[in-house]
Amino acid sequence: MELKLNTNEYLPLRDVVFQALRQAIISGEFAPGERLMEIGLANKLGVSRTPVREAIRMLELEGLVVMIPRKGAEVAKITEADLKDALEVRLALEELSVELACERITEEQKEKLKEACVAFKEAILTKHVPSIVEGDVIFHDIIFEATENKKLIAIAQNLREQVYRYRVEYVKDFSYHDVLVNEHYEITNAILTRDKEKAKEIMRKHLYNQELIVIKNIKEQL
Amino acid sequence: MELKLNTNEYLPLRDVVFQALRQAIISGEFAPGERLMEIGLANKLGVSRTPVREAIRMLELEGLVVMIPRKGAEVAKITEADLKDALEVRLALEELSVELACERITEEQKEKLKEACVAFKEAILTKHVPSIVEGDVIFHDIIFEATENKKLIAIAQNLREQVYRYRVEYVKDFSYHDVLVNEHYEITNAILTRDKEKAKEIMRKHLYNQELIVIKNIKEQL
DNA sequence: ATCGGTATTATTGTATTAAAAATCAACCCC
DNA sequence: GGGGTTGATTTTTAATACAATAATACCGAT
Repeated sequence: MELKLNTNEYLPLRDVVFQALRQAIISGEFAPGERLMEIGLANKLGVSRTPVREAIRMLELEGLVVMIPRKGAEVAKITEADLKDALEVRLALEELSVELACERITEEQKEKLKEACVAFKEAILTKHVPSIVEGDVIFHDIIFEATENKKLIAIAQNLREQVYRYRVEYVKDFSYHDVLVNEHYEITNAILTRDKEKAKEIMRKHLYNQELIVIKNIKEQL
Repeated sequence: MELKLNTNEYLPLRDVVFQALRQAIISGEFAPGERLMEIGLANKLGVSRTPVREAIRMLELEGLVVMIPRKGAEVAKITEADLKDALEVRLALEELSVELACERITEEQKEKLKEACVAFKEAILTKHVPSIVEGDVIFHDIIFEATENKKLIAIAQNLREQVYRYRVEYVKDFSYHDVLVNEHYEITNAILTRDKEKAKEIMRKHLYNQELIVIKNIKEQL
């Protein structure tokens, strides 16, 4: 008998719409500044305006769209200042993360971290940008998971979303690739030996370099 | 001629509802775990269900309510683990804040900080708990403002909201009042002289004490 | 030709209605 | 009396209808 049936692989429509729109924004399908009109989106997605509106409310609070009263929603255009702000906070949170990870990482997570390190090195060798980004994300996510702090994980993921579109740029700068791999290994070793200060120091350097590149690229995009 | 006229002291109903509900939750008017039913809220506030629904979507993303699909919304009940998580992140962000404030604080903000210090001392003397809380919030807000980092300010305020209900408890413990006042003065002095390390150190101590008290009180509330 | 104003249209904001699902209680059958 | 089933009620979910507002196009006058 397999009639336990589908409770609950059920998702409210608003969440489906929310995820679809978020993905579209993050992936650049919707350009920054582009207007998001309810009827159009509703038709495109085959739903009514109500779930679209609710999804937009959520995106608004996530900072991915901005609302202009009686005008509508548009995709948030991130300014250089916004990006600097986000990166500044992110740096602090990643530092906190490695510190907590040093204290709390489990044996299982240690293994995953080592594997992620290797996977990232291999992704770099392929020079395939999406794979590299993916590998980097996984590596950092394992560290976040190791903190056992749900709030921290949620905030960090939100921050990452905000800058995701621009983050890709730094990966394209191949000259830094070896440095990145090395830093990942150094961070991993520091965490495995639970050396907090070392881990924080390398993480700071690791992210600071990236920030410089991202910000440089943003300036050029203006 | 003052005919620049009133665009825009206009707020969509959803935002009015959002703020009303948020205030009600934070102030404890709605207890944790209490169900929030659309019709009831709509009637109470004199609006239709649509803006209520949109407001609930926003509260959901803020973490003040949790949705149970096809069941409805209820006020988030914060667990001890949630609180610890939030306080942990908050500590890191307040540390970042004093550090940035040391770098960026303006002369005008310096004056406001000094005033807030004095005001807090006077609030303590009154032994009037809401005033003390208010004074403390203002003090920390000035530091956040001085960072010039909008993202940081937004995240910090959200975090504060989450724990606000429980934060009051530590203020009721009168034995710590003198310590609190002193720490505010020390933090202020460190910022005024732009002594980053000192400022961070005191802030860490300042918040760590509070955390212990808050967590202790939470445990008793179970 | 351009400025000003009015009318039209497109789009958001709000309310209402209809449908699906969950809860709860009464009821029947065993 | 107990367990399960059915049915009514409540509540969410989604769609649609209506109202208000802002943008735009058009027209006339100067």
